[in-house]
Amino acid sequence: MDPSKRQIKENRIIDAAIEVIASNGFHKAKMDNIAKQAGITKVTLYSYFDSKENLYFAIIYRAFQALTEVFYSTIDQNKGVSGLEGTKAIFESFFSFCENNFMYSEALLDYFSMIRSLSRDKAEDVDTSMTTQSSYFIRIQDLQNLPLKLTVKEMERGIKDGSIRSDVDCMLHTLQGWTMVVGYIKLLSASSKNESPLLNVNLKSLKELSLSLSETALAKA
Amino acid sequence: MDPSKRQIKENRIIDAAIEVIASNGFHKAKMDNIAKQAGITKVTLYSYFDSKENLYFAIIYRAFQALTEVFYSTIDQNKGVSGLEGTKAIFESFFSFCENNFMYSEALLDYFSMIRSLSRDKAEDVDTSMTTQSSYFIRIQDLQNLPLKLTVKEMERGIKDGSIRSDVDCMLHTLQGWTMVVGYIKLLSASSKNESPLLNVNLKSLKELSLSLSETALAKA
Amino acid sequence: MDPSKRQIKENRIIDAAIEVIASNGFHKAKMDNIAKQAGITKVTLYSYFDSKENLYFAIIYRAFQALTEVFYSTIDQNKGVSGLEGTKAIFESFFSFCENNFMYSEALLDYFSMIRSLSRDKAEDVDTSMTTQSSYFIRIQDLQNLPLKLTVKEMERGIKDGSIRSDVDCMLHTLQGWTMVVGYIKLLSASSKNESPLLNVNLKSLKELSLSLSETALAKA
Amino acid sequence: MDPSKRQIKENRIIDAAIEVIASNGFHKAKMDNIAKQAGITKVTLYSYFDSKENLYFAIIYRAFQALTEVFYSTIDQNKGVSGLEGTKAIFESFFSFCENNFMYSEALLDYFSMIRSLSRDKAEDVDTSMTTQSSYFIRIQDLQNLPLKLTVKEMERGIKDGSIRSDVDCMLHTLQGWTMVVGYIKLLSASSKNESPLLNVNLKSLKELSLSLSETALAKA
DNA sequence: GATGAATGAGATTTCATTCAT
DNA sequence: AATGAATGAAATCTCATTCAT
Repeated sequence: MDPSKRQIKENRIIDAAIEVIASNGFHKAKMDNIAKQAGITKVTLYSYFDSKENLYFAIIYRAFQALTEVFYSTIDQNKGVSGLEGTKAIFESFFSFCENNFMYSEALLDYFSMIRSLSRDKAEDVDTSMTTQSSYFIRIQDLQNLPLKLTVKEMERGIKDGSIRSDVDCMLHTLQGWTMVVGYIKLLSASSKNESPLLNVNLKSLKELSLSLSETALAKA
Repeated sequence: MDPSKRQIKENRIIDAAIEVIASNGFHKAKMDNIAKQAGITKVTLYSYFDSKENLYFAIIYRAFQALTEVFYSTIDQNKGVSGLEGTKAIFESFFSFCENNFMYSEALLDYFSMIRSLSRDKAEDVDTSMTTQSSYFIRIQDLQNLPLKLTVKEMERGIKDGSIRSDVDCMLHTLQGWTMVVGYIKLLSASSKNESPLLNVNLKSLKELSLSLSETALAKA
Repeated sequence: MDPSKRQIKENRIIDAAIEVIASNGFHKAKMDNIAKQAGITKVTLYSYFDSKENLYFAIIYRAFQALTEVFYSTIDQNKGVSGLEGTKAIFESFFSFCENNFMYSEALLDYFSMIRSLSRDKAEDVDTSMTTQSSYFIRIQDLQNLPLKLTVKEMERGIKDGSIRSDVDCMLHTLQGWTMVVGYIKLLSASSKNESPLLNVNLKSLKELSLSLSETALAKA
Repeated sequence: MDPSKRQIKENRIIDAAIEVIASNGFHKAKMDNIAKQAGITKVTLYSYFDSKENLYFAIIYRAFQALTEVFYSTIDQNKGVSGLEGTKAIFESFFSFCENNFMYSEALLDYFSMIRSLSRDKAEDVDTSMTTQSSYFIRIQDLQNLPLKLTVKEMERGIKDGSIRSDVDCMLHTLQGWTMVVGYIKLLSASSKNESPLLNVNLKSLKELSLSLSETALAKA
């Protein structure tokens, strides 16, 4: 098939999968339903994605893509301001991204769990080729560090323009920011529909606290 | 059966489950393997745990117990020092706990995914009673907020003894600390067996950075 | 399970399979229907028989068993008469067996086709272990020549008692008889429900002609 | 397309199908492989043959054609000798034909299975028109009895010229001869790659025995 | 007429969970 | 309470056949 057509259809399938998975979660989503939602047969579905797992990798890839785009656009919109402001803007975008694309942020988290199981398989010499051959899995490999790198670059710009302390280890601080976002998603996901009593803390304040901690850490004294 | 004997066996099963789940994660673990590892049959396994999920709840409960104990003991060992120091010590313990009990920290995270899935089911009118009536699930409910509360209390002590700024929202800062730990676990799990190039950051420095951010946020100017 | 109980159930499944296959033929029979007919699930069916093919081997085995029993009983009933008469009786029984157990005779024919495909697989170094490991397949190997041997023995008795010519090559004549029966089944199967015009020959006369040819070949001049 | 070109291509496809089917039998042959072997796509294959079955009918038709030709040529070469000799020659040719064209003889046998299956379908009110309207199926109808008729005619010549007993039922004896050949093919196919111990009988002697039985039955005392 | 993609039916597998003894 | 067998739901695969272009 014309590669671009195939791509279009593949995307339609991923759209369908996202809809189904978004409402039921990955484990409860049925391939049958995804196929139905995409208006195709299960067999066709399998001709596009070797397995449910690989289909999920495609979604995860989209999540990384979307996140990356958000990062790029944030950077673009903050060319005029200081690197510190730009860095803060990136983290703010990241937080918003997670809030507005809950399914994607969940996918991002699941990704970490999945590579964790994968690696164990590898350790036990089980055949993981099926999974690791997934083109999307490979593409994720290429993409996963890009958001981090973009953040690092923005921080470095901040160092240059004097808005960020020169002794800041950009990679380290980027990762630290990332842990805060990741932890935030987790809390978000757990609390979004949960009546857990203690979590009556306004998540917005939590986000702001995290952002201000970052700023404090980066900004000149 | 003699209740205490049952308890012993139950614990043995949980031990077995931990071993099996530790190597491939919850979803890839098979009840068959767990039973085998425990030296019993699957049906016996089911006579102890209604479902795979409930078995995992037992593990999660253990994780919460272990974490709580660590918190208590940390608090105990830091009676003499300031509340700020005590708080820092708690977070340090938390980080160490995760590093040393990776499976437990994973279980803690999975717990959040599970209650999220539960709430989804509830929204869809699926019968969740089986799960929510699970004795371990109930026990977790009672325990889940304790570590948070203990941290809050320690922070409050810090406010009283003047080591922590009086305008600190203890619950908020506790949660913020928690997000950093949670994000840290995620990175930990993802990086442990992943050859991702950027993650050549020493995880120890990451932990220390997080701790120092917390301290800065709490300590008097 | 108690081996005998398993055997009983296995036999019930084979009974069900025979019913389904008898009315639709092997290729059109669905595993689903066989399972339903046996009052079990498909999975259970598969726990008894690795594949549809192996299930068919079980039926073929039964066919060989039934045929062997018929041969034994025929021999038993013809102890008093000459070897020639006994031999004729065996062939007569064979013919009747095919007429009365059409499904079995078809299975016998299919067996030859199946081992033919099997052997090609082997030649091409494809993994045939699945098929050849079938316990029924192995059992058939042990049984398949017994009817031939019994016929040979009866012929030899005929040579000894003087009713059969002493220069007869028993194995050869047995096989020759077998070819006539096999050919007869084929015609039977093709004609039974077919309105083929030329086959207005009475199949009974055909059988008698074959028998008389055999007798002529064996009997003393 | 130019009809003759179509015919050529059709034949090429049949050649390819024969190669593929020869190695594993009809049921294990894949349309995919046949298409590949013919150097065309599956859809093109289907534009030539409505179904796998119909493709096989084309092969079967070829088998009947080839067999018929052999019969004609045998008859032609035996004009000068007696009808009995001619009849024997026909059966001899038939045996040789099977040995030399194993795939064809198998196809001939399969044909009987197929028409049996068809008649079953008809009984169950399944629509069989697709098959029965297949041009090759129709052509086979016209041809299938010709070899038998030729044999009958040759026998009748034998009766006239006095070489065959006048009380011989030619149709019946022809069919009887046919059963022997059919049985022979079956044994041939089963033994060719089978390590069955008893089948150490020289198949050539078997053929000769069958022929001599026929001769005895036909020849004047 | 030819092509790649899709379909539908059925075989087979996996696994959590339940049943019968 | 313990066991082997069975269930049901879903994943996955295979292949003849059909569709859209």
